[in-house]
Amino acid sequence: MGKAPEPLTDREQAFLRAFARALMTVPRELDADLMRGEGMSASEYFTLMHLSEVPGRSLRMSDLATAAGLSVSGMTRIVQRLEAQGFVRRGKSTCDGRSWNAVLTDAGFQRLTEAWPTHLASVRRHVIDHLGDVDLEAFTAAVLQFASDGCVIGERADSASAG
Amino acid sequence: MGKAPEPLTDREQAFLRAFARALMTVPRELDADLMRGEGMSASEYFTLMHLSEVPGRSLRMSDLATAAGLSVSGMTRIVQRLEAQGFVRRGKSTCDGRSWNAVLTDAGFQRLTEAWPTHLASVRRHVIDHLGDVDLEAFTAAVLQFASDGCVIGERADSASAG
DNA sequence: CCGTGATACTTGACGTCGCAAGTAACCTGG
DNA sequence: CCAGGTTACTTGCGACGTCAAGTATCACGG
Repeated sequence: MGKAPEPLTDREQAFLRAFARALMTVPRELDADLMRGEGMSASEYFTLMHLSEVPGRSLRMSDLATAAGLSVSGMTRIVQRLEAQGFVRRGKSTCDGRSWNAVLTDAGFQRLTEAWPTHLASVRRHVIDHLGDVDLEAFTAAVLQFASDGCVIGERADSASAG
Repeated sequence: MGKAPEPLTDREQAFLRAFARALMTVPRELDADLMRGEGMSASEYFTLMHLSEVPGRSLRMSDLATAAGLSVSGMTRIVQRLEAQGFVRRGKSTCDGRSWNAVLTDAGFQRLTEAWPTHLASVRRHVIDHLGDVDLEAFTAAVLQFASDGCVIGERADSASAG
């Protein structure tokens, strides 16, 4: 990581400043809304969300961590909490004894369904409502590339998972 | 925070997914780069940065916290760390005995100057380089509004500050 | 001048997350 | 079949940031 001679244009700097601010505040607001309204952290919500969107509602721990953008150990703790609440069940993978699948339970799906409106409202209020007339396609394409150091998600757990 | 009937368009959902991911990963990457390259956390870097950009290089604790998007107590800890390293000095405000000003020292300014290229390179790599052909003006204007719950920064410390 | 309430910061207790080390399971070569 | 290396997850530890409570200062009313 050598010296970077090019010192950013004014436009880039202005954007960066705004983006840095959003990076600090948005997650906190989203998390706070979810916590106040549903007693659930954003990490937990996103974990349930990712599980709900996958065939079999089942994902390997590491894939789940990758999907949620957390470390594997962080995901371990979250799943422990969710399991204690009965929202997630864990089963050994049938094809790889090292792997554990996190499986969304009916109660977990129910919980997600309940929490969804709160999160939706929060997201609208803090983000969507401020999009104005930006080109969403271009915006999305750009943001998708941010901090992309070889993060390919794709993988999915084998649908079977022993109790 | 009642029910939100409108369930987001596909475009909005795709954007949100990308943005949520960036929200999780970008700060971590930026922080990690800064830590690896300079042994300094992003919070510390931004604190020094905000101080360096203000007349007198001096800011009240609470204004500094607001500027950096952290809680006041969080800023207390950061300034404690920076002070221990000699990058920041603290002085009682001359006009309000309750207020403390954080003042950037020459060593602190020097440190910021050293760390700057590392951070710049990191920011380029993780964000700027991926902007493609988005309309930066519109993008900035939108992002600037995210999570804006009455956050006006403006305030500045009185330039005097007793040793 | 002094009491009451508000304001500015600090400190203590707590929760979360990441890294590094540890354990278990897989897999390849002999 | 088993030794050695790799992979998947969990646990110990430390760093960081928030909330709540505590301390010092200010500002207003009597």
